[in-house]
Amino acid sequence: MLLHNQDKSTKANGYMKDDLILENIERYIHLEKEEVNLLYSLLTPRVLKKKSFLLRQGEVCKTENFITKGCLRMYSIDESGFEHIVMLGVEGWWVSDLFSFFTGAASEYYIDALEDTELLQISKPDLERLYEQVPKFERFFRILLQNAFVAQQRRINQNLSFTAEQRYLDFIKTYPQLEQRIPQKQVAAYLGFTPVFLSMLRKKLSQQ
Amino acid sequence: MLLHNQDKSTKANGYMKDDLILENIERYIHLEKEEVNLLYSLLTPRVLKKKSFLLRQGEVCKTENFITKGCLRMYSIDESGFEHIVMLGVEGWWVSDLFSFFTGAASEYYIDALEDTELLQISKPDLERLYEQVPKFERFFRILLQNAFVAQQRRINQNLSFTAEQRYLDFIKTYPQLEQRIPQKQVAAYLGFTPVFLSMLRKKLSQQ
DNA sequence: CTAAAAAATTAAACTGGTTGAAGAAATTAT
DNA sequence: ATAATTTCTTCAACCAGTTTAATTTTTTAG
Repeated sequence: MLLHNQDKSTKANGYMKDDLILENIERYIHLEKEEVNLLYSLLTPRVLKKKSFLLRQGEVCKTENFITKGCLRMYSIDESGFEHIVMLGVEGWWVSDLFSFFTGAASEYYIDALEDTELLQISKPDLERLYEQVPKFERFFRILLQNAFVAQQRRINQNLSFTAEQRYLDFIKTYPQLEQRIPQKQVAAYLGFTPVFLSMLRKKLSQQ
Repeated sequence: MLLHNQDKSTKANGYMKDDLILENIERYIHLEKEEVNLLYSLLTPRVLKKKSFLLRQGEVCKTENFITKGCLRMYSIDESGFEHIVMLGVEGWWVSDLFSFFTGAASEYYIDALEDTELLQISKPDLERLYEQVPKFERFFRILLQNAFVAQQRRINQNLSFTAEQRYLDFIKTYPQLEQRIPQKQVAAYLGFTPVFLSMLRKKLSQQ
């Protein structure tokens, strides 16, 4: 589901937030001081108010986005106007439409904020500069993609082999904090059934 | 769905098969002669008879597998004994359980051959050796994973927002050759409904 | 603090896709 | 070729999850 393991995202001194991205990167590759400086010089901070859009269908996704605070969803809207969440992310996760980002094609998706959110953004030219100057970052993003790929594969398998009830139970077990933070209708839009059905499910589960 | 774009996979002289992997790699990175030799020295050819297994649930996936001929499926078996296909691959595609491969954990999946199949395999230590000696391969596999990630995301979105009929129509449009090669029940196991329902669907579609 | 909007609940009718069972067709093995 | 096995089709009963709509609860904005 998400692009990265979640993590304690605050610290007594309040500085942690800035270090979150570094902490995540340094799990997989070691960076020298100048490399860190280069990285920071290529990242642009951005604040996104709840309900505002980072990307709309038809636009090109110009950045990869690392969440330092808050929560984003990437979703599509079907023929009947229903929303389906393809990707959810909180602090420590990368969210963007990689297809649009890499090919320059118009996106099929919307990305908006479910909470007031803070991001670090990197553009495609800057990312390519980063790959050239510090090839280790190829490794980092390869590993990130590996993890994301595996997480998606797990979701595909569960969508194929689990009932709605099993998927919901797995969701609250796997992402207990997230279930508290986002509205139920978003959980339903992620799991692939209606909010009405989720409400019935919860009632049934609370009874026995 | 699949790890790579399909491609003309045969050639008059019959030599093409050996070059298929090189052709695919050189779409994204350029290799010197010695680098090609190193690559080939780390790849092990393997032949797999139809219906035989490359991986079983509970085993560790020891190799990444590039298909030079034939067709593989990776699938799970649910509580009720039904098979669900998480991944399909033909010539030119990589198929393996990346989670098990990278973490060394027992796999939840089976991989077997839907046709007599020929592979090129690389083990984890050899892949790491390759990354060390030719860092460009980090780039190649990052790009491969990007494409695979995007393809999976598309599948997730379609599973959420399309009806069974729409998914089937998209499948035969996107993978027309594959629909001819594999039994209908495998198509159903990939799309997420029963063979009986697929049969009904096809009848209905052929009538109007 | 209050009004308005959004989200959640409930219930009943409904439908897309499943189940089980039986026969026909195609594929595989000898 | 022939038998055995696997796959595909057909049909009818069935069920997991949807739909619509009305009511309540929670959240948001001023």
